[in-house]
Amino acid sequence: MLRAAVEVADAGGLAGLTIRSLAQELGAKPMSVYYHVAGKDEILDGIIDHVFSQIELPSADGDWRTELRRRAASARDVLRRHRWAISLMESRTSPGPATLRHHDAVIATLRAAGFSLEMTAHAYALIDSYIYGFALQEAALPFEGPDTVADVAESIMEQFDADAYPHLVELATGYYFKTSYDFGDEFDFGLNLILDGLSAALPAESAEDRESRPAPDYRRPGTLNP
Amino acid sequence: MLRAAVEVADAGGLAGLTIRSLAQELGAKPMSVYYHVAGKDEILDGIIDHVFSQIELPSADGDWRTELRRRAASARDVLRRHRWAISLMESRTSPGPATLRHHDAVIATLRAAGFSLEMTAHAYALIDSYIYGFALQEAALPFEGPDTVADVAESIMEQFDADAYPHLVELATGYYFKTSYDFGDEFDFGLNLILDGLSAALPAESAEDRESRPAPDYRRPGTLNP
DNA sequence: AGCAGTTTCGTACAAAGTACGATACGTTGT
DNA sequence: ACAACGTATCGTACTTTGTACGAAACTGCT
Repeated sequence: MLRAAVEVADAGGLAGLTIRSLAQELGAKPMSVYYHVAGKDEILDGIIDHVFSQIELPSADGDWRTELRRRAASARDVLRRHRWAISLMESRTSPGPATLRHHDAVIATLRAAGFSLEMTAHAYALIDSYIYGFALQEAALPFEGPDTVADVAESIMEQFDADAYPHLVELATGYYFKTSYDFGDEFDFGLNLILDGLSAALPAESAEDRESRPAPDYRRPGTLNP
Repeated sequence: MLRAAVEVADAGGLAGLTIRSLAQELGAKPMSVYYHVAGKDEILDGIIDHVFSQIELPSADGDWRTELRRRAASARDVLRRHRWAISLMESRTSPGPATLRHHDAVIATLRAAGFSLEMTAHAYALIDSYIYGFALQEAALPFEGPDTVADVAESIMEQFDADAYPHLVELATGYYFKTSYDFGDEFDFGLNLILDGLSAALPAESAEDRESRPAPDYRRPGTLNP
């Protein structure tokens, strides 16, 4: 049921998910849907929780940076496969069991890493803001792969006076169009910066731990996908 | 025209913004609207750009951290006043002039700060992901002020087995419910961490500049709103 | 067979976007 | 003054949406 709803949404976007289209996907008539759910809102709540259930949970046992990186990558991946989920998150306010379970696992990982309650709240807000915001921007990109970046930008620039946005043009022509730029590659940079910053907030990291990890040198180019 | 559309959306959400409600706000009949715009999509594109125009632009002249902080605070403020704008950003893919102008100003500030083209792209993706993601989470909060946090959490917990989410409960009871927790206060913490991390990526920051700014100590509590 | 609970569906209505064409209004040339 | 024309408004009506209401079909059990 929810699976079918997710499939319809994946195929035709949120606007394509109607009671009628869902019924057709299920091989039934529209009003039959209403025996199983109270209304469309319940469907929306359901598919959001279904999406959350697809995100890999971090383990509190492993290295916290590795675990949080893994769940961040998984979350981004899931949100990329279900773009419509991002805008739904804003309007749905009653979290489902999978959503709560997910939150619990992340908090557990942060606590096991040694963060205080206060710092856990800070870290969680920061990390999830980044993940969701990145997914939001990725979903807003008018292109799919790294192939048509230039085309889209060109069509945009044609409509306006390119001279009015010199720095935007410089960045586009001087970097985005060079080689095969993929916005998705930006994800790791920001996530690493955030995790490094959070490491500094750990109260009791031993000296050996700190030394075993070389200081990040963001000045060195080409370190996005080592 | 766009102003009226924004007002209607502010009052009744995106769902409340219909051609008919907009016409009523304007003191006209529904079909009169169609003389001025091609369709509802054009209205949506228009109000998104209108929202962007309300965000304060950073100046390339001032201190880049101060400027970016100011524009981040302004962006968050604007997105808080117009919650519906966040989900619109995902679907609208043709940026308006105010949007492009905004992007240009931010890029200019980063470039003036000394960031390379590559690092500017990284920094911009990171900062905006954080801002949008934070706004998205803020919009998803089921409460308005810091007063009803406990109430909402309680009603959620009642529906499920509280024992199933021990860490979530610990964080809620041990921190969120203590004092008057305000999620909005988390914003500064993350933004500062990000800006500090980006500072480390500046290639040519002079020694004096670095020394004039004390090293951040995230371990010290209560430094969110100095 | 008969009955109760479960599941499906046919009909119908309200609200949404908007196509189409008619109407009214302001300006201009004569 | 008056006709003509571009600008702006609106009335009607069609389509698509969610869903209320009640009838119909099906299922399992005695």
